[in-house]
Amino acid sequence: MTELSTMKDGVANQAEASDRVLQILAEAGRLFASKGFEGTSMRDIALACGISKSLLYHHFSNKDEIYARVAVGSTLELYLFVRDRIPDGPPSQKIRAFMVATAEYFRRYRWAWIASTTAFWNDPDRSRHKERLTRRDRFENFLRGLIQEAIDAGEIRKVDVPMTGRLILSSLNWMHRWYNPNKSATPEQIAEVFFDMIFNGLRSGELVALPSPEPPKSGRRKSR
Amino acid sequence: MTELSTMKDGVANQAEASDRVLQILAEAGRLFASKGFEGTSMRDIALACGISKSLLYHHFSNKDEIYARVAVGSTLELYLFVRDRIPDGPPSQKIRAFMVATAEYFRRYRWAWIASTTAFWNDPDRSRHKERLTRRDRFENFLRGLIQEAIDAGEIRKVDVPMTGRLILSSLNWMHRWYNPNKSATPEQIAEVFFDMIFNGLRSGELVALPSPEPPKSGRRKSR
DNA sequence: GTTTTCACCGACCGATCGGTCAAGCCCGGC
DNA sequence: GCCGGGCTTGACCGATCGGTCGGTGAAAAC
Repeated sequence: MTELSTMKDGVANQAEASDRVLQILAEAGRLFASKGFEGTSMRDIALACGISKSLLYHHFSNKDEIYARVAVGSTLELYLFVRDRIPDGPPSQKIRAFMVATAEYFRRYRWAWIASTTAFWNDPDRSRHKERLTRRDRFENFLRGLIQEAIDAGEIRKVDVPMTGRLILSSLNWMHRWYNPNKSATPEQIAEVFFDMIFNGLRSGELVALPSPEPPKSGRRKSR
Repeated sequence: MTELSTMKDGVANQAEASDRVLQILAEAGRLFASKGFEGTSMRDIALACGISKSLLYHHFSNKDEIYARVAVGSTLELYLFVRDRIPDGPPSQKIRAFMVATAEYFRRYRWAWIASTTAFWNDPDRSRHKERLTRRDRFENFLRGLIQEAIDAGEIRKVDVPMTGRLILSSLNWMHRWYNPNKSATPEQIAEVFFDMIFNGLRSGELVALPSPEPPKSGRRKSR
């Protein structure tokens, strides 16, 4: 099993890569993340690395390959990374561990993560990302499995499983838009807070047993 | 007060604009949303509109202005749009209305919304978006005010207000990444579901504290 | 009837894009 | 000595970028 062996400078899973290649991947990831795929030129990457543009083509066949290495490196092992951090125990705690582990992955490979998640959606040629999509589905299905498990165990109420998964992933995936590594808490701590809010709810303690998924008063709707 | 008067083809707040300008804004918004700002050329926009590239420069001074009109149109009135849909009543219901109204705005101006939220983050020159940032802050502060109100009213527990706001906005802002207008429920319905999950929590209903006459269900009891 | 205005277009500009190529540079093995 | 091969380079390519220009034709204004 792949052991997530070589992780350096935030570039994951680039086992047999030379230092120069790792440098290129790190700089390219940072640039893709901040300026987007189309907004980043090969000259930008070369300049950031302090090398000539030609050298990029010595190590990579084209721009797409650089992006692919960056993106694949960031999502390749996310599923394995998270799965290996799910402890035995109550399903709700597995969900909590899922969120914390995902946040940890985000913290470690932040630039590559952002690059792959942002560039992907602006790319009209989605077929290029098929492998990435497959992994993403596996990751999301894994979470849905945990949620179903928690429902079956009676730990959480009978909510819509895909929607619950989307809510949880939203809280994690949107982090890169506001997370400031200098100011905020760690991503892991943030994930803990979000888990608490989603699992226990915001409502103050007096809760009655309420199996109905509907909000209390559906009335009042100001039309204008 | 601005009345959100002219909204056509999903292009908001373009009052005195001609049909052609509205067409350009609509097509540009759609293209920016799907291919990003850098990935969309002026030729692309002209082709999508069935006009010459020169005509774009007759109606707009440059590419940035087209983007600005698209982005400003989508966020200009978000705050007012949502504020006007907050009913009187319990603060928790105000938060619910906030989420539903934001979702409605997303549904109406989907392309412009996506274009402005995605292109913005890939733009190294953030100063261009200062006005947009100001509005975004006002919008977020408005939500935080509602949350604080709900805490003061005892409706929700003493959570971290900024973090709670981020969780709520995450659930709404991430929607454009997975929402499929042909398959899923309406954004408003999704917002209702998310509100229910966040407000009531996922945990199956057990009494916590409070002098409730009901006998606690035997068995499983989780602290926290 | 003439002039002004305005939506609109094709041709074109310099700059930059992704990508190529032939030729060094450097260094260990002979 | 000098020879090969991996790392590195600058000059260069065709295509496309955002943007400009002079002009056209028809309606509005005079």
